[in-house]
Amino acid sequence: MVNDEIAHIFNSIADILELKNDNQFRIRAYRKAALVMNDLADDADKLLETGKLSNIPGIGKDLSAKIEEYVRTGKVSTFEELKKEFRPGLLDILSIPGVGPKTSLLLYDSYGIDSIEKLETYANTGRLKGIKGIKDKTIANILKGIALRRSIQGRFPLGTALPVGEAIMGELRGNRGTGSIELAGSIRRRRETVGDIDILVTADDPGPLMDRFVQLKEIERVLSRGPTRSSAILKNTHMQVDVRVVEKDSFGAALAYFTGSKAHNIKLRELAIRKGYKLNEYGVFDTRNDKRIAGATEQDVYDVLGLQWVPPEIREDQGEIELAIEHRLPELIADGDILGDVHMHTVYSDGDSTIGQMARHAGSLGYRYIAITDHSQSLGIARGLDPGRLRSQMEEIDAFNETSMGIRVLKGMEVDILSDGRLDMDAGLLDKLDIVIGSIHMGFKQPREQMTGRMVNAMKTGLVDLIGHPSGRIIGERDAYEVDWDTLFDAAKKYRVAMEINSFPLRLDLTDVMIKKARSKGLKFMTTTDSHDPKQMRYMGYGVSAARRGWLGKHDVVNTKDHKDFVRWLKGDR
DNA sequence: GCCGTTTTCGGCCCGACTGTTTTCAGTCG
Repeated sequence: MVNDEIAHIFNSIADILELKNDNQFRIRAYRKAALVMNDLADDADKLLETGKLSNIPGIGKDLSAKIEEYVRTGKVSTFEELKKEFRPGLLDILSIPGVGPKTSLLLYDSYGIDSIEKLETYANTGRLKGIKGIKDKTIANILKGIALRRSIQGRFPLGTALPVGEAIMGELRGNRGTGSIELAGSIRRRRETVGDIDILVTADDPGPLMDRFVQLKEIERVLSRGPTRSSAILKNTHMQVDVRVVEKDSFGAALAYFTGSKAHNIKLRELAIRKGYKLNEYGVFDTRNDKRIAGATEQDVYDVLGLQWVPPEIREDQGEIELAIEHRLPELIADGDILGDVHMHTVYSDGDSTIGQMARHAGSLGYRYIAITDHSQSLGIARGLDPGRLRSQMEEIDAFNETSMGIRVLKGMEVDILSDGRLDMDAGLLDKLDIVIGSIHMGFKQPREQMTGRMVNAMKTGLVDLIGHPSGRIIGERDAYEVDWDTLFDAAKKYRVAMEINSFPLRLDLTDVMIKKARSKGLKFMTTTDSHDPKQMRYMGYGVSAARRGWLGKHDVVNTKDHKDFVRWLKGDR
């Protein structure tokens, strides 16, 4: 939380410095620092205690002092001073898409416009026309921007954006003359939320392709339509889609460029300059004669820069470039590596399908085994199982396995970790199960120490194999529990308990950042779907993407083992 | 404001689209 607050302050400082027309590199430093703060695994106050704050790239002496000031006093005096120079509403106006610092200031200087409401009134009543450089189109754009800002509340979950992006790609593929086509941007990097959908395409004749795009039925409004770039807003979600047409010889360079991240790209360009090249979205060029020496594929681009190709999921300037220079990037886990989905629910609790239906569907997806892990009795709302019903379920699974020739079904339970840290099921019965997932579904608001102690207690029992959705966060709905992650991860290491990577698109829990932290402590993971319905098993890819973003290899994830070795691991060979 | 196998000073990524311009500034990604 504290990191988010600091990131927000740094971004606001950058906004104000833009209004002041300050040094652009200073502004960039604040923006970069905001990004860095958002991606940090540890809270700033903790880093401060251990003196590690100034080791973080992008945080120098000055900014670490500002962070320290915020942690100590809850304020950053530089920010407080800067705020006095502008009315707060100016930052709101700056947040309207299409309205930048120059226009914001112009509006304020001309008519004292210092709120979105005021701006809207002036625009609607034609009173902006007197301002130099503002005519009908600009006024219309300002009004569109205001509407857009109101309709778009920030970013969209990957689980919403990715299927939409793939559907639009499918439509564009249908256009005659469409060559290569790929999603770029943060969707391709599989960030948990994305701001917009970027599609990159080669085409013999861009005109008809752009026509087809702007006429798609999913589109509510076209923002721009050029020969190489068009943008539109989709109906319902109000997501923005950008389509860019590039030449074949530039496709790889463009893909790299528009995939980002920005920080990764800047490092690439710096590398290029050092080698006497120039890198842009058209290719890598030799600065002596301006000749293109790479660009058709990403592989070519990375090659001429002397780098190993970097998987999009880890292009975040978090050390991947340094390793790529040495050709020492880790081999990341892939979708096909997962051999069993080991967290799912049936009609016994809050699922909507039978054990057999879940098992058969999993079999059709190519899995070798699954685990049935229904809720325990405290979760009344989910019809959690008491000991008697759990025993019946175990018998049914035994019977299924006797008749089934293919997929194996493991007996399990997602047992609640009660508010005091006890497990919500008899120890004797849990001991008979193949796999026990310990999860928290109540008492979310306990203070950090209590929450951490509760989870550690559960691990101490020796009955729990996996901590389910360890942070409890739900994207856009619920923050993570207050947990001391270092203590939790250290205990998990000690008691040899794995961490779940829950693939449910709104959970993605653990998060990529925490996965990376847990991995650095040597923890093991299981990537699961928590399916309540066979169709939800398709979400596994989201969890695998999170694992890749957390730099996990196949060996870090236990359910990449075959059935025999997976069971052996569960029985204690860890 | 950050950063350093050329540097503790002087660099810091680059181009498309729009609108109002008549050669360009502003905004965005």
